[in-house]
Amino acid sequence: MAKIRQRKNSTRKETIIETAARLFRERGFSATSMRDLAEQVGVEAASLYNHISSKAEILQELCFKVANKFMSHIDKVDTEDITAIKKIEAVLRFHIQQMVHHYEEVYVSDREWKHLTDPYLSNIQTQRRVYRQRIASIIEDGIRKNEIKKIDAPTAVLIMLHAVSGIESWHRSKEKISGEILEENMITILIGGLQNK
Amino acid sequence: MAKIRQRKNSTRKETIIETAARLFRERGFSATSMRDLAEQVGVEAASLYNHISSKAEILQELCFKVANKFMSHIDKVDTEDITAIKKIEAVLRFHIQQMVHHYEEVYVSDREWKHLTDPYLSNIQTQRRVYRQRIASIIEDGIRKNEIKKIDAPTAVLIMLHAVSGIESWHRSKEKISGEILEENMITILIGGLQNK
DNA sequence: TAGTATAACTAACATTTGTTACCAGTTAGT
DNA sequence: ACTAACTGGTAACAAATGTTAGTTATACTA
Repeated sequence: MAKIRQRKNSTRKETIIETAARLFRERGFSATSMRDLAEQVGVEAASLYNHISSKAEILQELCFKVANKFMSHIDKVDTEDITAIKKIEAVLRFHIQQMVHHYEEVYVSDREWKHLTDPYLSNIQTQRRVYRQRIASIIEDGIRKNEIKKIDAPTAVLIMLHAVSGIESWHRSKEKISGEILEENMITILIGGLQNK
Repeated sequence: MAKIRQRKNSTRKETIIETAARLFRERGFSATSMRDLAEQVGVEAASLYNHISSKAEILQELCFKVANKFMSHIDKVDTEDITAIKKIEAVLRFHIQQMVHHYEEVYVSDREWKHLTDPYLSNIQTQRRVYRQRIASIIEDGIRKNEIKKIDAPTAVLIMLHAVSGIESWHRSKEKISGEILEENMITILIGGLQNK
C-alpha cells in the first residue's frame, strides 16, 4: 500500500505539475486559477488537493527541481580540467538544451519564482545569486588567463542567461530552425562575443 | 476649465500609470490589485476610476507608449546612411538606454503584454513581430555585405533583445557599475559576437 | 456669489479566488 | 471477503477581485 500509494500518487501528481507548468508558462502563475488547471487535467478543482497541498506547492516543486538541476550541472563542469571559456561554453550549452527540451518548467521557474513565498523565496533568491556568482567567477578566471575579453563579469552573466531565456520566442515561432542549429548559432554569437581573439 | 481639467487630469493619471508600472514590474500585472495600486497612490481604489477607465487600460497605455517609442526609433535609424552593423549598434544602444532610464515601463511592456485583451493583444503582437523582422532584415543585409557573421538572423535578434531585458538584474543588484559602462560592456559582447572579423 | 467640474470618499455589487469538509466508488493487499 | 488507501465528486467557505453608484468637499470660472 505504501509502495503503491507512492507510485500512483506521484504519477498523478506529475501530470498535474506538468500541466501546471504549461499553464503557468502561457498565462503566468497568478493568472492561472486552480479551476483552469483542473479543467486541463480533466478533473474538478477540489480533486487536485488529493495530490497536491496548495497552488504554491506546485510552483515550489517546479522552481527547486530546475534550480537543483542547474546547480548540479555547474558543480560537475567546475571540477573538469578544461579552459574557462570551455566551461562557460558547457554551461551555456546546458542552458540552451534545457530550454529546448524542458521548455515549460525551465521557463516557468525562471519567470515566476518571484511569486514564491518566504522560506522558499529567500532560498531560491540565494541559489540564483550563488549560481550567477559561480559563472562570474569562471569568467573572471578566463579574463585573468587572457582567454576572455576584459569585460565586467556580472554583465556577461546577465547577457548569457537572459539571451538563453529568449529561446521562448524560438519555441513560439512558426518556422523553427532545428534545436541543434539554434544552439550553434547562440554559441557562435555569445562565445564569439566573450572570447579574446 | 477644460484646460485645467486636462492638465490636472493627465498629471494625476500619469502618476497612477507610473506607480502602476512600478507595481506591475515588482509583482506582475495579475498579482497587482487595484487596491494595491490605490494604496501606493495614496487614495481609495474606487477613486482611481476618476482618472482611468479600467485596469486593462493602464497596461494598454504602457505597452503602446513603449512600442511606439521603439518603432519610431528604428524608423529613424533605418533611413540613416551607415553600415548595417552600425545600425544594429544604434538599435542596441537605444534599447540599453531605454532599459536603464525608463526601466519600469519598458520592462513591464516587455513582460506583461500577454495580459492584454484582444484588439490590443493582436495589435501588439503584430507590432512586436514586425519590429523583430526589421532588425532581422538589417542583420541579413549585414551578412550579405560581409559585415556580420553568417548566422541565423532571427536567432541573433532573439539574443540581442533578451539580453537587453536582463538589465533588470542590473537594476536590482547592489553594486551597480554605471549605466555607461554597462552599455559599453553589452556592446562589446554583443556586437563583438555578431561582427565579422 | 453662484455654478460647475474635479477628485476624493463610502458602500456595495457580482465574480472569482484558493481551499476545506464530506461523501462515494474503485482498487489492492490481507 | 474485509479493510484501507486512492481518487474522484458536490457544496460551500471566506477572502479578494474589478468595478459602479452615489455623495461630498474643494477650487476655479463666470
